Amino acid sequence: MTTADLQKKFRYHHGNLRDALLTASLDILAEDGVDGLSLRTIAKATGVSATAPYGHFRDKEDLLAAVAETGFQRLALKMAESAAGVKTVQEKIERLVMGYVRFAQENKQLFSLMFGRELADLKRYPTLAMTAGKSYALISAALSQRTDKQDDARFLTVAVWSLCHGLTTLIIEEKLDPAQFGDGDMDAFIKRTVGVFSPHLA
Amino acid sequence: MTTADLQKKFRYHHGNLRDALLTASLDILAEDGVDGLSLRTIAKATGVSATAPYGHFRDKEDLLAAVAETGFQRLALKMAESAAGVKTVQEKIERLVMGYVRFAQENKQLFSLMFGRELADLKRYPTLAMTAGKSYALISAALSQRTDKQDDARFLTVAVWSLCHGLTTLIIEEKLDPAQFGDGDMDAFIKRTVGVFSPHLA
DNA sequence: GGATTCAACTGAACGGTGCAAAGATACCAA
DNA sequence: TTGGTATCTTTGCACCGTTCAGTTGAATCC
Repeated sequence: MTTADLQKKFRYHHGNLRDALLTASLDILAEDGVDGLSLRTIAKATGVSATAPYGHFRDKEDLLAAVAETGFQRLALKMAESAAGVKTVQEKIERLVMGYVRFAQENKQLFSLMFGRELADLKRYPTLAMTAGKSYALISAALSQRTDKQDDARFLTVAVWSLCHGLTTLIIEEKLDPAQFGDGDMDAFIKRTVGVFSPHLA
Repeated sequence: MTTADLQKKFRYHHGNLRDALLTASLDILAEDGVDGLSLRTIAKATGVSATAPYGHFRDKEDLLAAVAETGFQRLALKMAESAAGVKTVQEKIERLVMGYVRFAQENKQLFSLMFGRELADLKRYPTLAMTAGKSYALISAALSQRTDKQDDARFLTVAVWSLCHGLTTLIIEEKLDPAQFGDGDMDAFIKRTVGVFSPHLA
């Protein structure tokens, strides 16, 4: 029993290599960015030969998709946490966007992988697409809380989502003039920016 | 005269290699995407040895930055053309966003390079950053046309810019539910989405 | 309990990449 | 004509993703 378990722990016959590769990938990603994330590096960090991953993933893109999927799960979680216990639609949207931005800031490299070119064709990864859709659903659900003006809810959702993602991109890539940024209070800045939607969230 | 010019045309001693590399890059980029854009491919397409580019660019990133810069010039041009002769602020913003989206659609790969990870640190390329800023300036200028409520113009600019870029990303990466998309009339769709700003553009 | 089977993993190799260093070449100035 | 110099070529290195023919080791059957 003990020997078998120890073997399972340190040698990867049967079972846990796939997970081990994913957690190693997340570590390397946070450390060295997407560029440092090579199959060889991942394999070495996991203590396994360079081609071992091919037993569990069709190719590198497939592995990256799995990594990105855990990223999308965490993103949706962060957003939900950030907006928990909030009543008004206005505030809910604010909090969701804050969660989005904060996740991106705390997981820059992962975020960059999730929305980068390496996973361009989401159609190849249906589960990934579904998981990614959860964040969108949070915003959509919050907006559907408004009962009136249901006809343009679609456009409003697209607008909020676009602004949310675009703003996040601007922030984490530091493409925002510090002058525009206000006085460093990120939450206030986001709140103020999201505030442009207030006429629609009454 | 003729011989010298012909030599200049087919052999790249003195002068035009740099430009030839850039135009070749744009061709390959449009054809095979960013992934197909290797120094060796570019060099071969230009009829030159694999390491010849290093005489004109510090490294690959440097070359890509130059390519991206022409992209940003064209983007700003497209936006300006799209908004030419328009009077109201509302309509001007609509047209600028339309130009932005259409440029991205017509130059998917180039757009992807311009905002991709390969040119992450814009600080390394001051001229690139400046050129990239022109598009932003167009939006900013259009908004400053409103005389009242000047104090929150900053936030409005950030919001419009965020939405513009985010919406474009959603569209060209096809992350938009066709249902949300309306009936295929892209301009109408954009107009309607940008319409969320109308309370601020009176 | 010993042979067999089969998935999991290894090792070597292939074509491709960006890039550094050293050699060749063509133009320009003296 | 003769250097000198910027321009381009050759060679080579380390790394990459991926394929394929082995090797290993744990479970299954006799």
